[in-house]
Amino acid sequence: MSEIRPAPVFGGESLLFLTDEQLRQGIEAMFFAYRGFTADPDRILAQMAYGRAHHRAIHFINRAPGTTVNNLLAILGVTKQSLNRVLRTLIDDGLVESRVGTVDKRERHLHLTDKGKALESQLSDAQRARMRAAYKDAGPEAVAGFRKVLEAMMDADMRRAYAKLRDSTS
Amino acid sequence: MSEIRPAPVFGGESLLFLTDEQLRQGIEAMFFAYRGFTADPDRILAQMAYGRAHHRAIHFINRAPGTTVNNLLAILGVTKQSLNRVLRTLIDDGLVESRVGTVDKRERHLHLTDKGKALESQLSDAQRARMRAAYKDAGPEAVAGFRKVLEAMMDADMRRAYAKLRDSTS
DNA sequence: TTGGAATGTCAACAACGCTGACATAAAGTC
DNA sequence: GACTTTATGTCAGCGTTGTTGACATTCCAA
Repeated sequence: MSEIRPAPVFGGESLLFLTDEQLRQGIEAMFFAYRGFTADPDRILAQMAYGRAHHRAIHFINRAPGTTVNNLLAILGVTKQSLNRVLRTLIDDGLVESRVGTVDKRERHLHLTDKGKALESQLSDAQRARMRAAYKDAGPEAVAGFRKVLEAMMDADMRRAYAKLRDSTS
Repeated sequence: MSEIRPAPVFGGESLLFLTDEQLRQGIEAMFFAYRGFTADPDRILAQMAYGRAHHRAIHFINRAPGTTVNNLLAILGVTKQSLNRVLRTLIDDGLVESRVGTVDKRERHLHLTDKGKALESQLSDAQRARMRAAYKDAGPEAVAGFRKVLEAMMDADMRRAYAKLRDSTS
């Protein structure tokens, strides 16, 4: 099943870009690129006792200071037990502060400490440098296409979460 | 450090697409999209005792039948011990066949069995369907940009491995 | 007051990275 | 022919990060 298919053409528009071969290349590009995407932060994190999960938590806490645990859970797409372990170490190490909610005291609002912010900067500087180089290489039109395809690739609920984050700042 | 910078403009060309904010959006898009990218195969794999590492091994063995373990190692970017564990289960379960090399008997040449090919099809059909929908949504120009940025994001050696794979079939 | 939501904690387990150590077989080198 | 290197396999152990299940606490809301 699903061998390389003859390129169907209709309406005058070529659909050559939808062949299995083109899709396979896209899949492999995604795989190799994601490795590059995480490589620089991974190297920094490896020196401390942290991993990618810590990076993600730090990133999104920085992005939405005061966010609740449940909020973060939904964005990261992991279980509370898994996130809890990561948050525990970050709180114990003084990178994240957990404040009991004033309106609803069951909620914990998460903030980065100065130490947490310093690590966040270090990590995202590294990741942005890679991204900036890639963007510069590819040019603005390519970047627009890149963003368009990525958005179309997301699950519907992730697309909503992403759009919300995106529009909250820009 | 690295707050949102004023958009530098020179040579008449806007560099607005290189602001920290734009880069951050790209980073988050990459994160959410990769989740979507792996979601469908992950669901299939979860039903068996397999994970993403098995998928990757199956994918690249299918892609280059008869490849050696060392070859696969370089492409996947993991240690031989890690790959060995994955290959062990795939061989034991009759999805992959390991043939002793004829020229160099130290080498093991890897092939998918019919059972292995069946799973490969199931996995890549699911992943391609997601990819095809995204490509269709975004259109051919966007796809070209997508590929361009991804390629620029890879490490140099991964870009070489990717180009080699890409040009071997297309 | 009872039910449920939000959170935390403990335990166990699985997948998949890693390092280190050691064995074997075959190739290449002196 | 003896020695070294390469390719591979195997065993053991560890760390990160995901999972489920169970249970406690706190507090809001019906």
